[in-house]
Amino acid sequence: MSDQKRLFLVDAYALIFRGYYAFIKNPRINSKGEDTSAIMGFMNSLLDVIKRERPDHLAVCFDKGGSADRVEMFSEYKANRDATPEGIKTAVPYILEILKAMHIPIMVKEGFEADDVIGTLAKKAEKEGYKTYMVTPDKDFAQLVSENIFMYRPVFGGGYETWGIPEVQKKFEVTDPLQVIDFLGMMGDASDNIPGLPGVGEKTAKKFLATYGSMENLLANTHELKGKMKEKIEASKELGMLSKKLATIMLDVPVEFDAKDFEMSEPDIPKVTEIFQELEFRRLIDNFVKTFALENSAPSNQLSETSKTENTPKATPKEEASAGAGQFSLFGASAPLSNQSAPLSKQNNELETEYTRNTIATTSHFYQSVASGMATQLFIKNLMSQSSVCFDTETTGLNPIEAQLVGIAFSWDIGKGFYLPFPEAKNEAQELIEQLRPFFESEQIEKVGQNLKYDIKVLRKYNIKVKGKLFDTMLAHYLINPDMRHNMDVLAETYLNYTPVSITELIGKKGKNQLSMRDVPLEKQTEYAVEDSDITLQLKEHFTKELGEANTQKLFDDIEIPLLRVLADMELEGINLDTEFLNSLSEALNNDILNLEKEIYATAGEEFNIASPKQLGIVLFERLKLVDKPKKTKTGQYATSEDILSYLAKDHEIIKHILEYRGLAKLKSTYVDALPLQVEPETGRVHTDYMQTVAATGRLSSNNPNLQNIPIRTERGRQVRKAFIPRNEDYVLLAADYSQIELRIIAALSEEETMIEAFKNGEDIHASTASKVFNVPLEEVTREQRGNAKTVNFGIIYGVSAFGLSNQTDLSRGEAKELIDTYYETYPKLKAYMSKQVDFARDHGYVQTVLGRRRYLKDINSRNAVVRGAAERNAVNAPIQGSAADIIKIAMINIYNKLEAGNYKSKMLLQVHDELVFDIYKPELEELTTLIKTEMEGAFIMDVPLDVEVDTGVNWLEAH
DNA sequence: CACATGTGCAA
DNA sequence: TATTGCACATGTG
Repeated sequence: MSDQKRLFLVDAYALIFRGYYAFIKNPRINSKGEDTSAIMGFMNSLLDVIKRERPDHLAVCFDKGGSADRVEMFSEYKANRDATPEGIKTAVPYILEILKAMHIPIMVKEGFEADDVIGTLAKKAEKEGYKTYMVTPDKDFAQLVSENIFMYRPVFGGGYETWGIPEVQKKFEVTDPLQVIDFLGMMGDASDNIPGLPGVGEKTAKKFLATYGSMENLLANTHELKGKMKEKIEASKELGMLSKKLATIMLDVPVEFDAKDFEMSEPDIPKVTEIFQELEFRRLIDNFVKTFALENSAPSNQLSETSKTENTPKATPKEEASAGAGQFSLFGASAPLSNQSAPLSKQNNELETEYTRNTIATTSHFYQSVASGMATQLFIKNLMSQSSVCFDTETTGLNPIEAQLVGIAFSWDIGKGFYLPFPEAKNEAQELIEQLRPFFESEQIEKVGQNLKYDIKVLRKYNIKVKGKLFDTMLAHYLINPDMRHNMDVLAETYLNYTPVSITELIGKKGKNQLSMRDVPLEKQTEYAVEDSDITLQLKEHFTKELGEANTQKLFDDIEIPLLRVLADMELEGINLDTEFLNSLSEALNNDILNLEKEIYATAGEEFNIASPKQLGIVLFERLKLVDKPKKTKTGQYATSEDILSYLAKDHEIIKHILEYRGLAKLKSTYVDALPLQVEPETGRVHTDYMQTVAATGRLSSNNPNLQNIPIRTERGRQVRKAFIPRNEDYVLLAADYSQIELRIIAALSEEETMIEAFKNGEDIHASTASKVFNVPLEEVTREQRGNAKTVNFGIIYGVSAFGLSNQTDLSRGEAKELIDTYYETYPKLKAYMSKQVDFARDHGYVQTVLGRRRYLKDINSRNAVVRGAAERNAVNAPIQGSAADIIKIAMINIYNKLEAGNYKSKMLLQVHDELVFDIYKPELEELTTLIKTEMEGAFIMDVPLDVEVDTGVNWLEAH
């Protein structure tokens, strides 16, 4: 370790952007509605650097006014950047204020980028004998690295890595860091809009550097290149040199390095605390105070000469939670053991002496494997004495139907937990799980978990039914904020400020050499599995409070948790698929596709890939020149979507063929050929996976395969439905659909009598609407009028504009506007209701469904009209779509319970938003038809009756 | 092999 | 410049 003086130069905007985007899926919004993600992200990084390195010289560098020189060289420099996000613009003044209060020097130079300022300062400091660390994730800085200049890069997931000369050499495959400039010049940089050489990406650039060493040398030797590459690069020599210049960090910015300007001094702690308080950064205050309170006791220099990646979690809640708990006692003093019959101390001793070798205990937590028959019995005894236990199954894969148990982690006391490994032999595993049956089937013990549907499905395969109260942290968070993501890693980072061991770290990336959990050493399994259940338990404490605050406890207890069991059963049940039928369908489609292909190639005069939008666009609009001014997509390609091609279809036979080709190819690849591959060998059926926490409105979604988008609108497409068949000839499929549920909901919620009356009278609502808005008697409504009325009826639910409506119909903009205006005159309360929703959202920041399911709309007061408009449409749509989702969920739970209680053989199989599909045992048909219709229609009572259409058939198509 | 893009299926 | 989703083929590096 040298005592050379050290200077840290922080690239402010790079860290601010990085911080902002790190939170992009779960932005930090404080109670005033401000997005503080960027400030939080930046401050976390800065404090981290200070805490780790205790720098005595440090400055934070900002851009100002961009790089005048580069824009002069290349007018499009950074021109394709999106506007700086609102959340970043508002963050900068705060950050400046905080830095001032922290007494941290700030560097800016008008007309220069932070890169250039940092580069210049680093070189000057080097001359004065300083070691400089450039704190930035931006790889462009690698060009500046020297013996005394390093990059100090934040790593995703926490920690930093230092790049010196050896790291840069390795990373970029260069001998001299200066060659990084050539590298960037060759491959270009999309974010800075540096063009680079055409066709040259990372791989090619590295190859060129290895052979030619520099841009200049490459351009001087292009005769050695071959083919397309040669042509393209020879034509772009100027572009290459320009790109290199743009990528070069300038070292002649008019700034001076005077060491005393960069000295850090004691921060104004009260002032900083005050700002953090205003921003509602509670955890950051602790972190900040700790960082500076420890200043004097911390070692002064932590950087080693060689680079290393550290991944040490920051202060974790575990440390706090388990402080004082006995490190090597099996059960913490606080564990509720009152039901324990045997003396506690005796048990501890037995377990401790025999099994400490499988104990993973650090200063902060205590995780243990339970690895013998004796230990297991004692362990289970304790398990049974708990009132609430978190568990997490580890299995050989993600598919619960074929997955085998590798182990189960349990925890009931924060900071501690136990891991029960499972033997590989099936009968032995079954023996072990039998010992746990009393626990899982106990009605008294609450079970806590993250995504319990998975664990329940796995255990069901071992013939274990999980009973008792459930708490699923994923579902809890879904209700707390449905727009966010809910996987455990994100939740741990957001709520516990802790990054758990990632599964990838344990078993590798999926694909090539991914390990099975079974191959992971027991110690690692234990640490990973118990950490997850420990974290889940901690999250439960957080969410229990928040559920109460958000008033969604009832929704959680009465809807989402019961539904979880229903879905687990439906998924395990699966549905029978007639694969032979699909195979014959596939052959027929293939025939037609080949014929269309021939015709299209003949008309086009060449063969090309019709399924490639890129190639198709070029054939249609460059070769055949079908249109004067073809529309382009946002990336500059020709748009060839259905709505655009349809306009051209009447004039060009080839377009008709292309549209038909597209339709058939889609059908074949997405459904007819894909579905048979999804049949589980084990059951011979198709098992979709319902996602309960994906759709922001409260709907379910369906996965692997998606059974919620099986075609129905076209004759050819709807054939696919014939492949969904009953279990056997003793069964029929029954489909039960809510008729117009969303319109009924909006009618009821808005109290729009005209529409309510129409529903009460059992009218055809679209015809009824047409009759009113076009002012004709009901029986004289034309097909076209009804069609337009139907489009508006649906559009209203989504917040359609005149523009949107005219796009969807044959109406002009003017006609569309008139239709919408008349519509609102016909149904005035509908409009009032919509405005009321928007106002509510503005006042409260959220909207809610009939059951109180919330959706937060942070953009509802945005100054950006486009963004705000989208939020306003959500304010109208979310309560409607969400209430419909609530209602069918109630129906599902009630029907499931009745089917269970009545011991029916019939099963609920699928949910498609407003439809339920059942496999009905024929003798039960009559009884269940009534039961299903009654339960669905009675799931939620409003001023508008719900109407359910029930039909049966030998396949799904016939059941409609 | 991973990712972005364009397209299109459902309610 | 209409809501919520999922998945396919292509193209790229």
